[in-house]
Amino acid sequence: MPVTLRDVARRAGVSVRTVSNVVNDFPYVSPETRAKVQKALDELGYRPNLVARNLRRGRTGMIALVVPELAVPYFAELADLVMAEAGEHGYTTIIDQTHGDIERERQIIHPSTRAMLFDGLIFSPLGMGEAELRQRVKTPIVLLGERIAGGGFDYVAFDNVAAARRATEHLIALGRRRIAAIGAQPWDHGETAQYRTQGYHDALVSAGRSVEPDLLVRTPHFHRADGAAAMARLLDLPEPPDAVFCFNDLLALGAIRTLLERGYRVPEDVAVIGFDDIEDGRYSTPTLTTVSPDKQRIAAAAVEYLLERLKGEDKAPRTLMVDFTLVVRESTAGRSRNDNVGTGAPLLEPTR
Amino acid sequence: MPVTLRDVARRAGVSVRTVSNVVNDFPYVSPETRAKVQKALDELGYRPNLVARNLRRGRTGMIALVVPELAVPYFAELADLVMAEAGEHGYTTIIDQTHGDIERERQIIHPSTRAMLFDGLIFSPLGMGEAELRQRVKTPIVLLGERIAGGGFDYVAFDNVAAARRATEHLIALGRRRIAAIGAQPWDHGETAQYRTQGYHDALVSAGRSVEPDLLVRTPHFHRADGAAAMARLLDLPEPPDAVFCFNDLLALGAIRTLLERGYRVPEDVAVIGFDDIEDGRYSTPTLTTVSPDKQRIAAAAVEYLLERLKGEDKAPRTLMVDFTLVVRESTAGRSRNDNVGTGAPLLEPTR
DNA sequence: GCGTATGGTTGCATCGTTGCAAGCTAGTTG
DNA sequence: CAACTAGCTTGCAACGATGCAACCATACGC
Repeated sequence: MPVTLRDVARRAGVSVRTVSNVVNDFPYVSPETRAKVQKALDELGYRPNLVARNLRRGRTGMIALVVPELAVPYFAELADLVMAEAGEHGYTTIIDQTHGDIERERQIIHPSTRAMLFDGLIFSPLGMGEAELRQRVKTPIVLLGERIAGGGFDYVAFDNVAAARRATEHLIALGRRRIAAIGAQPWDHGETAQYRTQGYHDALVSAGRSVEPDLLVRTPHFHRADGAAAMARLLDLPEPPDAVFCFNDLLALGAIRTLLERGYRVPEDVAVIGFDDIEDGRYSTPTLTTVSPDKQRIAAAAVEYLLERLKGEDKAPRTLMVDFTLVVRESTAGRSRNDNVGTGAPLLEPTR
Repeated sequence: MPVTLRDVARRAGVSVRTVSNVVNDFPYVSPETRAKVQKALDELGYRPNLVARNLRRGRTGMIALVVPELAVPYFAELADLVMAEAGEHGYTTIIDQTHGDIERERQIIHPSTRAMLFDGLIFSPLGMGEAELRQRVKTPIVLLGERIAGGGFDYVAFDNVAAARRATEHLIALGRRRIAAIGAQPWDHGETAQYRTQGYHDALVSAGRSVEPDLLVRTPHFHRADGAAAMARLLDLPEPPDAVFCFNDLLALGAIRTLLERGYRVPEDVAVIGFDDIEDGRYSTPTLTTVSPDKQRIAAAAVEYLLERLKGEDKAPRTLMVDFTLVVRESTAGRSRNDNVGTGAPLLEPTR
């Protein structure tokens, strides 16, 4: 049923090879032949069979983007950007979700099933260590947004410790005394939480503050529900915090919900800062102060690095540290200082 | 470099075909041979080349899910569900975004490029009419969440008119006098907005209300920014509304932002209802009353219908109308009536 | 006029897999 | 004991495209 090169060749009265030459813009084809073949192509409505082409060429033209969860806005926004970027270079992106499950991560990485379907991998790892990754993965790979120091792979990341530190310092600068953090996690849930915890810790220590274990709350995930629950626990302390650094925006939005629900004012009673700069935070009430990584740059660099590897360039592994920005909004600065709410425009915009 | 059937065959001392038989669990293979081959398979770490297999079998094992925008939570959540469902049946899902651009829709549908890569299509059309679709698309296709009446394709939808009507009636039942609607769109932006407009209209007329053109606001997209801007326009009217039906949750969240920013209370001064039941609305302040379609069912049915078509079953086109629910939360009911905030649990749960 | 460069076209093999149908062996049946 | 069956294994062709290298003209230089 589908039209093949052979069909076109027969119709145009030339060889299969010549039709292929026309389709692929091979230079040495006479104008007449080209016209004749083109006519046949159009009349029959020929479309190349990409599967066959891929088999012959030994590549698939597809890359995989592996993220924890698409329903988390940060990753949806990132996926959007990566797909656009890859598309510009003629690549199709397949998205895979791990749902934070290490077993699922292993499964996706494992070249057993569809892993053979793509030429390369952009991976936002949660649980899997670098050593294991190196051992298992055979296709080129770029790691996203996690590590501080690079290893055997290309990394596109930002300095999580510095960013977390910057966020905490912002709360200190506001004069807050009891600064909590929400989102700590055990090591096997990924390194992101570790680094953010460390940045939080560093900032407090540098400011000569004590670090209270009670004020550092672990959460199973980074969802709104986790933030809400964690905040409830903090408020039940004998001495609740007056500021909270949440390890992502969803946690922060959940925390704010709990605060408002219990009659606390944000930021007057408790200031809240998030991480990721998702769109929600620009329209929530109060709008959300947050650390904003340069997502566009992350996506572009990740695709660029990967495609270079796919071309076979054998450079040493690179690490790109992307910029981040502190975007101050109502959840720490309050209404009074903010006239352009809802626009997402930052009021103060320091840091790097 | 990769291990092929031939490599395994050589090592096991059998024919290529026999190895293939083992890999595919062909019944007539002697236990000894099977063991011998399996050993070679394991030792060499054979992984089937899916591209070659697909070429031979004449299918790709991939389906495409075409949505307007992944960064819109509703579609991210839906994509999540569709991918999971398709995965269960051994299919890989490729997500494509149209960004509301009809040209882009055409391009994706067009079998020129990667359209040949997948066996079928789940399509949430915005601008493209059914006639055009029928003409262009050759692979099996299931349409999502749009039309009220089916045509030549399988549809999985819910009754947009009825749902919009139900939402509007809720506002009427609350005793609101001036009920606005945000999200109307010209026809070429898709039919969803038309049907929701109609439901809104029907409800007002049935209640003996007049329909004021000023209270129906058009928006270019369905984003938070559009909702915020539209709400601002409504508030600038000589007689602002006391209730707003937004055609999706993002619009509603944007509208609420504007209301609160201007000092209105929600729902006391203005009640707001949305559409889609995205997670944001469960944690916003106030939490968002919304029409909740059964997304899980939509995803499951869409995949099921598509796979049946792929199996070659030649049934008449079907239309499945999925249930929807009105989830009443604070943005219309207020705090007083709501004790289980943040849980997403509906207070009142009528309708179908 | 002969060797050679150049442009234009082609046949053949191949990518890794599976469909088809035949071949082989051993066991069953009349 | 011949004929057949069932179980097991295999070679060949094909899916639809492209890499390779040969091939045929024509035109050019000497």
